[in-house]
Parts: sequence; C-alpha cells; structure tokens
Amino acid sequence: MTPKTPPGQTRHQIYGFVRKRLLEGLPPTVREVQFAFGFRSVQTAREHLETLVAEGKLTKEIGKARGYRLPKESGLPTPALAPLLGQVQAGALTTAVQDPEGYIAVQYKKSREALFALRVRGESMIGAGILPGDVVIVRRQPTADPGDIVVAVVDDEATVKRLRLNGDRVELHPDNPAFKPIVPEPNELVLLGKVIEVRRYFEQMPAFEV
Amino acid sequence: MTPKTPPGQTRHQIYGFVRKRLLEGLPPTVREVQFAFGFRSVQTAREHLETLVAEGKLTKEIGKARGYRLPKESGLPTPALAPLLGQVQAGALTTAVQDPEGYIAVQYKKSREALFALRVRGESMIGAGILPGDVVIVRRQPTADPGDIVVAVVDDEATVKRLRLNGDRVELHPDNPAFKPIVPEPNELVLLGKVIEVRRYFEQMPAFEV
DNA sequence: TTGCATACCATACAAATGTATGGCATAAGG
DNA sequence: CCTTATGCCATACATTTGTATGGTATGCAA
Repeated sequence: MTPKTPPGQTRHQIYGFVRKRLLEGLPPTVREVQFAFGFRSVQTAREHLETLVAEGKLTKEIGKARGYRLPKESGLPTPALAPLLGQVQAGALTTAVQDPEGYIAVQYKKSREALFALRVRGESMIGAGILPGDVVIVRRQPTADPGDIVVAVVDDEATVKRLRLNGDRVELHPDNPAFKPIVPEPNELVLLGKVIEVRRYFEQMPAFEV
Repeated sequence: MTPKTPPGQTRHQIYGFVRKRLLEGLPPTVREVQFAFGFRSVQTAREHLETLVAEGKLTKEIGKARGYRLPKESGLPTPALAPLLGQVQAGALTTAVQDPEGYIAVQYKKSREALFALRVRGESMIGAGILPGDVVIVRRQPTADPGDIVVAVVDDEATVKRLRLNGDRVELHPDNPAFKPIVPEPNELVLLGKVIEVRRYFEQMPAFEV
C-alpha cells in the first residue's frame, strides 16, 4: 500500500489539480485524478473528490462524465463568453444578443449573469477614461444607482452615460464638457444595464465570430 | 424526418456551439450536441463532429468522453491566467511573477506567451485613458516600437509610459502635460514589456489568489 | 484495550458516452 | 435513368467513466 499522508494534505493538492484543470477548460475524470496522484484504486480519488464536494470546495453534476465544477460562490471567477453587440436599438436587445458580432471572454465570480459587451462610439465619456473603440462589459439590470455608468437606449440607439438624479428626473450625463446631459422623459428611458468593466485593446482584439 | 438543411450550414452552427462550450471550459458530449440541435439520432451529431475534425476545425481525443478540442493552431483565443503583480523592482520581475497578488483571466490568440498584469499607480497616463487603479495586461518583450505604451523599470520601480525616440535616445513620455518625460541613460533602461490591453473594473475585480 | 476516523486498496457494477453498421430521402451531375 | 454525395435516422455495441460495497492499515482518543 502507498504510504499514508497527513490528513487533508493530499486532498488539498487534488483540489489544486482539479481547479487548474477546470480553469484550463479540461475537467478531469476521476481516473485522471487517480493516475495523476498514483492511486492504485479509483475509489481513493473518488473519496477525495466527494469530500471536496462535501466541504463545498467543488460541486459536481452527478453521474455525468467529467462532472466536477468550481462552485459559483467559491470566490473563484468562472469563465464565460459575453456577446459583443454592435448597434442596439430600442427593445431590440434580445435580438441583438442572439445575433452578436462576436464573443468576448470574461471571467466573473458571479457568472451566469446576463452580461454583454458593447463597443463604445463617440467621445462623450472621455472624462471617465472611456475612449471611442473601447469595449464595455455590461450587466443587464433594469435599475442603477446615481453615479453608475450605464447603457441606455436614447433616440433608438444605445449610449453609454453616467446616471444622475435631478430631483425626480433621471438624467444621463456625459463625462465630457463638450456634450450636454440627456434628460429623457421618464417613460422613455430604457435602461439596458450597468457598465462593470471597460477594456481597451491595443493590438488585435481577441473576440471572434460565431 | 427532420428537414434537410443546405450543405455545411448545420455543421457550421455545430462548430460554433462546440467552440463556445470549449471556451467556456465545458466540452460537450456527442449527445449534448445531438439534443442542442434536435437530432433524433446520435449518429447525426457524431457525423458532423467527425466531419469537422476531418476539416481540421476541431481535434479530438479518440474514445475519451467530451474529447473534442480546438486545434492549437486555430487562431482562436485560448484562456490563460496572467499573474497580477504589485510592486515590481528592477530585475525582480521573475521573482514578482512567482509571487503574484492574484491571477487575471485573459484570452489571447497567441496565448502561452509571457503575459502579466499590473495595477497602474499615478495619473501620468490619463491622456491615454489609463487611470489610477486600472489594470494593464503586459506582454513581456525586450523591445518595443515608438508610440507603444510600455512598462519599464525606472528608479527601481515599474512605470507605465509611452515610448518615444528622440534621435538615438529612448524617452518615456507620460500622456499628461503635468508630468515630464523620462530620459533614461541608454544602459539604464529596463523594458519589461508592451501594454496590450487596459482594463478598468467598476465593481469587485475578478482576480483571485492561488 | 476498544472505538472511531482517515487514507488507501480491490473489485464489481451501472450509467454515461463514444463508435459502428445499415438504411432512407433528397439534390446534383453524368 | 443511374450514380454519387449529403443530411438525417434507428439501433446495437464498446469503451470510458461514475458509483457501490467491502477490505487493510495507521493514528488518536476515550
């Protein structure tokens, strides 16, 4: 029999192994774990993996091949693809999401959320360090807080602005003195979501078509 | 029988489906492809997949569950983890890479390259839309072209500047009139790499410890 | 000592998944 | 017309992979 190791030590290494594989996009099988650690029995690997699941460090899709996953609430980012949209007209977000220009790889702790990406046009947000051509990552949400940078549909086109309150009125402020704030009618404001990230690519952009 | 589709059309969609799944880190099974496209026979999905392999658009690990992969030379972005560094002193890049603050998920076509991430301090590059707290993704390289934004070690600390040539002299220019260009002695310039991407996170940053 | 927990092993079984064989229908070209 | 290629279907089978049951050995504490 292979020498026994201190409690939890081998398991911690197994956790590292599985996590690495998952982040690389290649979920391991139980037997791959077995051979990676030199166990002579599948069951040894399986017990460690199941213990990790019981500890909440992993989750699994029961019965499925290569079914071990990283828990969503593990504090570890999960890879996902956000559709990169071009033009977005009023009410046409759903259609636009279904027909994206490409996909941008994002990684967030709370993934599975409705994320999409949008290429910025115009210079209205230069003061916030958002330049034309930048890509903003947007989380779809119907409301936002004052001060948030949001994506809203104005005049049948998506625009990136900072949300402000003026009394009861919602205003969309550019971060550029050369532009004027937009004060939409309350029932005309279509808020698509909040900008949670800005990216600027200096070389080719690693987006890709479907 | 399900209606026949034009040659290659369904297969192209299947390719997109598989690629998306692979980039998300969840390789699909043949039957998952089957159900995703509503085939009544496993074999239909399998034939499409095998054709894609024959066309070189996919590769596979024969016999393995969830064995379809993207070819390495596919020109598609590959997920990778770039170490997020804090302070970087002269000559200490290797040490810094080995002891990162965390990891940032990046996805580039030519991955496996030596990438690292750095949090920007100071306002010297505001003109280029790089604000304090932004994260720059850097590709390690010993040289760069004029106009590139680079990371160099000056006065024993890493700094982000734009590279300019003045005759034979290399100069590091801030994009902020309030700062003065740095003109290092030729043998004192330590170029760490070129900035290929800038990111700004408005909520928590999805980096994570090892 | 006894009891209990942990780490590991051996083997069998069941489910998921990959593979093979044969067939039908439609379109295009000789 | 015949032939070929393609897209799809049906079913069976083989391998991979997950799961279950039971066992050995070591350390620790009551």
